Amino acid sequence: MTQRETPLAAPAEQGGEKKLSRIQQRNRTRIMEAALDVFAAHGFRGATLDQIAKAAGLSKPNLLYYFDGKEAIHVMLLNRLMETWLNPLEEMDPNGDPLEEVMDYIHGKLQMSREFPRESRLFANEILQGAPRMKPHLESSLKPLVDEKTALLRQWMDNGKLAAVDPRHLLYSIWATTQHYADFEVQIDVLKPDDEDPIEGADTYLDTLFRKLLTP
Amino acid sequence: MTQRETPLAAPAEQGGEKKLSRIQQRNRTRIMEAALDVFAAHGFRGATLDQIAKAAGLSKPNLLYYFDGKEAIHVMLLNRLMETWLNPLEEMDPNGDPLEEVMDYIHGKLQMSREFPRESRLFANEILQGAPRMKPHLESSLKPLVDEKTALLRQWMDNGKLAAVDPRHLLYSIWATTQHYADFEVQIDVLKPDDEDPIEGADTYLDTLFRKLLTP
DNA sequence: CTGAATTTTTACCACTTGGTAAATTGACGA
DNA sequence: TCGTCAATTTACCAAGTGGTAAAAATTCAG
Repeated sequence: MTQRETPLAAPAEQGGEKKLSRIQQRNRTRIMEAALDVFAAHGFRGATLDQIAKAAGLSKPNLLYYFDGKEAIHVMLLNRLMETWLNPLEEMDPNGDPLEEVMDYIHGKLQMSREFPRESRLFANEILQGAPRMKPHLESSLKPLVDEKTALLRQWMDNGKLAAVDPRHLLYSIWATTQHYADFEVQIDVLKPDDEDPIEGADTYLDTLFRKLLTP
Repeated sequence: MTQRETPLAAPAEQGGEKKLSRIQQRNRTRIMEAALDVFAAHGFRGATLDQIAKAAGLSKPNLLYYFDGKEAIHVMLLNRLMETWLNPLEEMDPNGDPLEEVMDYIHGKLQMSREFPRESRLFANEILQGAPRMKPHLESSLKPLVDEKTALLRQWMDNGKLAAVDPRHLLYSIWATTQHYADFEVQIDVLKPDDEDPIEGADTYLDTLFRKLLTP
């Protein structure tokens, strides 16, 4: 089961520390991979350093040679994640066709649920627990971006390019419906009658849902 | 399966229940309340018996006098939750007006996010971690109900009472959008510009969203 | 009131967990 | 080849965890 390469693969570029040996590169990457697996599956407190170390093929003290502690690993994963997560929304282009821009965003978001379910669950876990390690990041990164894009959406609506709805709730519903396929995967697997990929059907369903909503 | 625990705070629908002293009633209820708080906020592994005991105003050994262990408390909470959770869907009436039945379901679901956010988060936590203690329950309770109601929805669609969409994905999107307001509450609080209740706006937004989708 | 049953507390314990100190091995350029 | 620094292992701990035994306190029927 080869896991897809994630954007988390590259190690941190902490100011100044650029010189990383090949061993450092390799092991840090392996640790981040393993930690993503374990944190996504069990949450922060549910994950143990032993699990992560084992999954990374290292001893626990060896793991702690590379990172300052459990929390440091988690924080680094979350920071990495935010870039990837915000990217599709950032790319919503004020000069593009409004409806198609939103639909592209939706399909992109859904695609991320399929490609990066662990990242989605990592995020969901963190938010569910009250975002103890990410709230500042949300305020500083997510909020400004959302404010900007809701303004853009409202403008499109004012110009009659999109049906008028609350832009904030529109975003919520896009996030909710797309991430649901990653975060509640177990439930969906229980309920699905056939063996086909649920996200396949989701793609056409969500297209209909939001197109009907937003077509002026 | 050795013991059959008594449901406590929840109305005892099962027959053959033993009489519980007033002290038992009171303390079991308090424990369940406290446990719901703690499990919803921290997940199963993140919660500790000490936290629960403290929140319930009891000592840890005293708490364990009433329940067989941490897992037993968690399982009981989940079982009680399932009834509440499935109830609105069960009430979707084959003899009612199709569109209004679905819309009632949506509004009811949203109302539950507002009234029982802890229950929603308890459920979300369990599913996110792979539903280790609830998968059987999902198969035995949720799946049959969903199969029944998707059949009903499909029938309504075939009769032209509802626009034709995938009924399963319709349910997913209803769950996702409504529960989102409880499960991602922290995020929504960060993003909301004013002090008004986000669920207020959600109510009209979701009404528009699903009405546009389903109106034939 | 009184004695038995119920409830609560006190004092533990075995195990897990995140983390550390120091000794040991490995890599690699001069 | 050697010396040095990077990488890894070994042997630990202190705190926290779920859980238990048994004594102490409380409740309550008769």
